[in-house]
Amino acid sequence: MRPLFPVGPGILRGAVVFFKQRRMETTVQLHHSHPWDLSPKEAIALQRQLRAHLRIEDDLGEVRTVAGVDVGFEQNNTITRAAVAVLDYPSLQLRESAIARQPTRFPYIPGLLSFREIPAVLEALEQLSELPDLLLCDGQGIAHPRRLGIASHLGLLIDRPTIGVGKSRLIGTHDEPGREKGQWVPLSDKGEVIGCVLRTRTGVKPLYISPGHRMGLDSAREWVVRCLTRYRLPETTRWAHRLASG
DNA sequence: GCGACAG
DNA sequence: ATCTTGTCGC
Repeated sequence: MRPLFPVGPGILRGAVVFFKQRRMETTVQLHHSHPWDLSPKEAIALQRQLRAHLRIEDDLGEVRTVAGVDVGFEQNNTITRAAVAVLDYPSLQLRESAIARQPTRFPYIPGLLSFREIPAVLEALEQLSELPDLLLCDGQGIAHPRRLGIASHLGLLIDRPTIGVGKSRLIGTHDEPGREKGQWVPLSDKGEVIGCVLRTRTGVKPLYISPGHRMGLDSAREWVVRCLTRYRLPETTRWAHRLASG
């Protein structure tokens, strides 16, 4: 049944259509016009359905471009600003970027972050000449209560390999990773490993890495390491953050 | 009921 | 996330 989300001219059209279909299947009756105008309850129901389509195994072709996604807010959170930075791999040099602004239409609720940030991210992605081969997202992948963090949700919508790179923990338990760069420990929840806690630079607070979509646990960590240079955050995220701020 | 809680 | 300068430490 693959691909679930055909990406054609108008790069993300398939993804948006899919979302609308899921929403209609998930809810009894709605009178909203915007596809992302969901209630928290509906959002949770949608996550439970989408989760079944996740593939947490490596499914990447040759990686020539790696992107970082960053979202920020302006005007007292009324405006959502998304930035995407596409880097060439393995040079990690900026290749292309895009920024999109939209009125914020969903509150920040732990566990439902994707519903607040993804709409703007999709608009930014549509401005790219082509989708990147791999995307690193701020936040969690499957290290989520329903195993559908923002990285997983986005990966599913655009049918691309994604990795969740969180600066703090949402769920899961773990030991303290070694102090040296590259050291890591597994992140577990309810008896299953859902990611890892990785020291991306000696002596700094570790990052929470988890597969988003089309990506295995070990690969997720390895790809993040490959995108690191001398800072705590991978170059992808640093570029996206830089472009979004100024 | 209480505490935790990505960005 | 955002409000914000200097400052402590490797």
